Amino acid sequence: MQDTKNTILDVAEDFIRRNGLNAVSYKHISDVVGIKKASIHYHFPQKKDLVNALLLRCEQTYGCEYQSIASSALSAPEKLRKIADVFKQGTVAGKVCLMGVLSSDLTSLDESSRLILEKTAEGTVATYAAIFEQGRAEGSMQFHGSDHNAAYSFFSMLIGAQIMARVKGGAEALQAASDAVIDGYLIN
Amino acid sequence: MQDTKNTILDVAEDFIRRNGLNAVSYKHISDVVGIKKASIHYHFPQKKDLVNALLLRCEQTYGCEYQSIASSALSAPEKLRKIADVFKQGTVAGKVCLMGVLSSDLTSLDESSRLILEKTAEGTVATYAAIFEQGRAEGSMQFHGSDHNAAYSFFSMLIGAQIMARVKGGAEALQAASDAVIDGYLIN
DNA sequence: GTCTATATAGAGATAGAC
DNA sequence: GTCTATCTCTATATAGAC
Repeated sequence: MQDTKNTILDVAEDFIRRNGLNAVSYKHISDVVGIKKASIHYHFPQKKDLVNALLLRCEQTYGCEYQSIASSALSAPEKLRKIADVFKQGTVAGKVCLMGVLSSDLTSLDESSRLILEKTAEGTVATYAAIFEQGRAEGSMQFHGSDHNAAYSFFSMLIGAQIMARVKGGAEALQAASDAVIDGYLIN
Repeated sequence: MQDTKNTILDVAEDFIRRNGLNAVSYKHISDVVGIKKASIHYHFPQKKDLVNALLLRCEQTYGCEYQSIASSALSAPEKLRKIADVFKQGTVAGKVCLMGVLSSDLTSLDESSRLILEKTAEGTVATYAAIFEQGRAEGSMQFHGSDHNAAYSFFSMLIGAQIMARVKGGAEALQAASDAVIDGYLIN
C-alpha cells in the first residue's frame, strides 16, 4: 500500500479515536497529512471507504496483537492483564479503541461498516473467551457463567472504562478497575 | 418549566442517546417537535445550553432513580440487578445512557458540559460504591479492591455493554454479562 | 496522484416581523 | 414564543487541469 494512503489512515485513526467519527472531517485529516481534501477522496472516495479500511486495518493490527497474547505461554490472568494494558495505553494517549468509538456512532455507519464491526467484535470476544477457558482449565481462574459471557463483560468493562476514564479518573482508574476485576477471577 | 421546553429535551435526549451528539442537529429535533429550529434557539441559544440542560435533567431523573434503588430495603446484589435492568431497558430501546454517549463525544463538549458530566459520573460511582460497601457489610458480596474500584468497573461494564450490545448480542448479551458479573460477587 | 474549483447540502446561529 | 429569512461556516463529494 502507498505511503500516503497509510499516512491518511494513521491520521484518521488518531483523530477518530480521540474525537469520534462525526467530529472528524476530510479537511481535518488532509491538513495534518499535508495534502488537500480532494486527494483524500482519491484514496477513499467516500467516508465509509475510509472507515472500512480503518476497521480492517485495526482488525489486523489488534487482532494480531490479541492473538499473539492469546497464543503466548502466559497464564490466563497474565494474558488478561496484557490486554488491559493495551487499553490503558490507549487511554494514556487520550484515545478510545476504534471498535468503541465506532460503536458509539453506530447509527452513522454504513451498513458495510456495521458488518465489519460486528465481525470484529465477535472475533475479539471469541479470542478473550479462549483465555477465560484456559483460565478455568489450568485452574488459575474462577468465574460465573460461560467463557463467552465472562469475555463479553470483560471486553465491555474495558471499553466502558476507556470512555469513562477520560471523563474522570484517567488511566489509573482504568488500571485499578481492571485489576480489581482480574483479581476477582484469581483462585489463589 | 414550559411544555415545549420539556418536549424539546425529550426529543433531544432520545435522538442523542440513539445517534450521538454530533449526529443530531436542531433541525432533526425541531422537525419531530413540530416547530422551527429557530424556536429551539429561543429556548436553548447554543447547543451547549441544550446539552447542559439535558445533563442536569438526567442527573435528576437517574440520580433519583439510583438513589431510590440505593436507599431501598433490598440486598446489595438485588440493587445491582435493578441498576443493570435500567441499562437493559435503554438497550432494548436502542439507546445508550446519556453519560455514555456524551463521554464518547467528550472532545466536542463545552468545558461547562464536561464539568457537569464529571460531577455526574462521580456521583454515580459514589452511589454504586455505597451498594458495594453494603454488600460487604451485610455479607452478601465479596470482591477484590475498594468499593470505589468495584463500582467503577461495574459502571464501566454497563456502559461498555450498552454500546457493544447494539453491535452484537443485544439486550440479552448485556443481561447475561451483568448477571455473570453480579453472580461472581455472590457469597452464597 | 495531487491540485483548484465548484456543486450541494447541512450545520449553528442571529435579526426582526408577527 | 414562534415564525421567515438570512448569514456564515463547514461538510461530503465531484470535475477536470496539471
